[in-house]
Amino acid sequence: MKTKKEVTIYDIAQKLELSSATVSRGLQDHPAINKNTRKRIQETARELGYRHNNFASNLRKQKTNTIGVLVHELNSNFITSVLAGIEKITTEAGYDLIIAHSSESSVKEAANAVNLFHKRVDGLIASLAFDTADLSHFGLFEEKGIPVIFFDRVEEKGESTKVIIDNYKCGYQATQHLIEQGCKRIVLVTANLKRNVYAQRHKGYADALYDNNIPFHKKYVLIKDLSEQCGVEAAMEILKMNPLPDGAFITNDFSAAVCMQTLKDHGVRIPEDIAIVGFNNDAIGKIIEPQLSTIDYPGIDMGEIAARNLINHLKGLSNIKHTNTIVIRSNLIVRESSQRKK
Amino acid sequence: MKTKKEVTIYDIAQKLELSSATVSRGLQDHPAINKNTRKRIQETARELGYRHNNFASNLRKQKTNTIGVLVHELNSNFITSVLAGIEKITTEAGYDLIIAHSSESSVKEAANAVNLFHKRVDGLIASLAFDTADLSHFGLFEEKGIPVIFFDRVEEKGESTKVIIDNYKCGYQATQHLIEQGCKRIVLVTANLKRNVYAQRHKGYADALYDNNIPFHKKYVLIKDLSEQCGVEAAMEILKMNPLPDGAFITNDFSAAVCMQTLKDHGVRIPEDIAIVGFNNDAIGKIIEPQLSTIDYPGIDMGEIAARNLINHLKGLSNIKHTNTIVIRSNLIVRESSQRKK
DNA sequence: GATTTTTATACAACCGATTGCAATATGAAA
DNA sequence: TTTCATATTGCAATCGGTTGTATAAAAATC
Repeated sequence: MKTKKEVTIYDIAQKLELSSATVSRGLQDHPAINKNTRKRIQETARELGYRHNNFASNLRKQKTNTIGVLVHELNSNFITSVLAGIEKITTEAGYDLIIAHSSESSVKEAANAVNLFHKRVDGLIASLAFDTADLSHFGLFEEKGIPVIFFDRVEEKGESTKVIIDNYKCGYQATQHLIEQGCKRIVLVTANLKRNVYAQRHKGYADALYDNNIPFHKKYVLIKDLSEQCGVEAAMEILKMNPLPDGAFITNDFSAAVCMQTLKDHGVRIPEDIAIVGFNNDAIGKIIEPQLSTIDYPGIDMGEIAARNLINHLKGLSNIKHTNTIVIRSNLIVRESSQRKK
Repeated sequence: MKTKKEVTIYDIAQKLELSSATVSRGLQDHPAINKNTRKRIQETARELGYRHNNFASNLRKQKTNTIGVLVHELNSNFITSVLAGIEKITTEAGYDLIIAHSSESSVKEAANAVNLFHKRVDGLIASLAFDTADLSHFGLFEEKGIPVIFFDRVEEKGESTKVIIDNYKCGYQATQHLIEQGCKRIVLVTANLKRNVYAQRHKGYADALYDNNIPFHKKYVLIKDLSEQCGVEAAMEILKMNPLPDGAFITNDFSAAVCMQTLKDHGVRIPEDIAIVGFNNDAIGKIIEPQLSTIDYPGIDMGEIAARNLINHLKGLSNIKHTNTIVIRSNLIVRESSQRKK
């Protein structure tokens, strides 16, 4: 446990007979310092095993070099990809990450926001919980001028910057596809319509029906929580319907997989009896049988774009106040679960 | 962008006509400070909107209050659970987390270790990459007396503290179960045998065969990377074997699912022709058909235990040097994919 | 009433890097 | 040779808590 003393810029300064100011600047390649001196400083630093002290630096600079990430859950493929994208960019830019998840509770989300605020993150990237309606817990950031970027689950009304996909288009496409496969009684399994992503998908669904002269029935819209259990529940409700629906758009692949499984257990043939489209292009979709049609959207790009915008803003290269909404590409992948016409 | 001035202990001190030292102690409920004064200090702090400055504090205390977590990947259910467990405990104890993943590359793992070292984490929780053989990149931590706890993927020889499951027992149990179902030609699909978890599972497999007088054949052991692709490859290799194997123990549920899928596509009946057991009890196992038998082990407990031990050590409540190995419970879950006898 | 002990608070150094401004040196232009 | 611009480097304050030690006041002991 012989904790060796840490090497500081003062040690380097002493060894080279320079001032600590020069060493500090030299380590950052400050142009005011002679090129040769800079080299000597950096060499000596390496030699002595110097490591930069973020705390001293942050304290002085009044910046934390840390970005907070606030997500609803960590357990989906999609979120993991987004995080990977964020991490890639922030790491390159030398920022640290603090990741917090709210377990789909807006109360916990608010607590996490406050917590990250106290940790003094330089910026925040967030995706809202199902039921977050009021963004007041982000007001703290606003007040202090700390930039916040939302992705995927956002508040549409707000003027904050957001990175999203065109959920309306996705909903429309999925529904249109089912209609083209001959479906007339299409169930929509989705979550809280107050959340933008579900509201938009719902709107796309409804409009596609309308454009094809198919009546919209409220009973075909099942609002769930998109959990494992919900897949079973949705299936049971579908089975009780008479006549049986012939199509289902389930806005989450995992739930869709469970639902499909349950329907099959009850003798329903997929896609002959009911054609199914999921959402997210989770790896699971290719493993189950039949393989699941779904909407693909690139989490990693979403993460990268959100992070890049935030960092450019922090570096003063751009201003997110000028960019309101960034829309990422997305598209329908047709697999067996919905393909009735070759 | 009216960045209001931050409130410091000096502001509180001034308002209450106390010294900053007293305020600092008061905020931490230091017993030397009069109870009444403490209350006044804390009230004023709240009133003024004071937030503690970690950087100043860390700088002075020479502690970061941060724990590093180094994992091979973020994409599995298991790892996510472990992280949830770690997060729960560390958050309770007021520690921050920095999470780094090595993408199964020991080179990147080493780079991450160095990085976390420079970030001055107070402690480290790590699970090794497939091919990490030499732990020298953890030497930095050792030298500085920074505690490191390994979990799941560990180096058995090392004297560092580890939290693991009994992989030998699991391998034995799974194999024994397949034998009891009448399997005689059992394939093992696993990863790099240099990594403890796979070595032990392999040993359990081999011993179970031996104890049941079933010859061990090297050709039945397929070393893969447990990716999606590997499931397909394994299936193709199995299909080429003559006679066809009648059982498979695949040490990862996702790979097992893909493998099973591929086998089914080629007309193999599960479990009638080949009985299959996976590993990890991933959610996927209950969705696929037939449902997958697997080994369940509680990631969340592993995370909690690792974190708790580390924190107790940091707080001086215990010393991890005294605890070498902690073994978590695990057990076989039998589902349809391996059940041939009623 | 004098002395010791306890309680409560203040003083001041410290953690390590950053940065505006001053100072010095060097070289070029006048 | 003097003057001015430019290139380098140093000075010293600053960021905001923490903590060992000193001090003062109050309480307890003899």
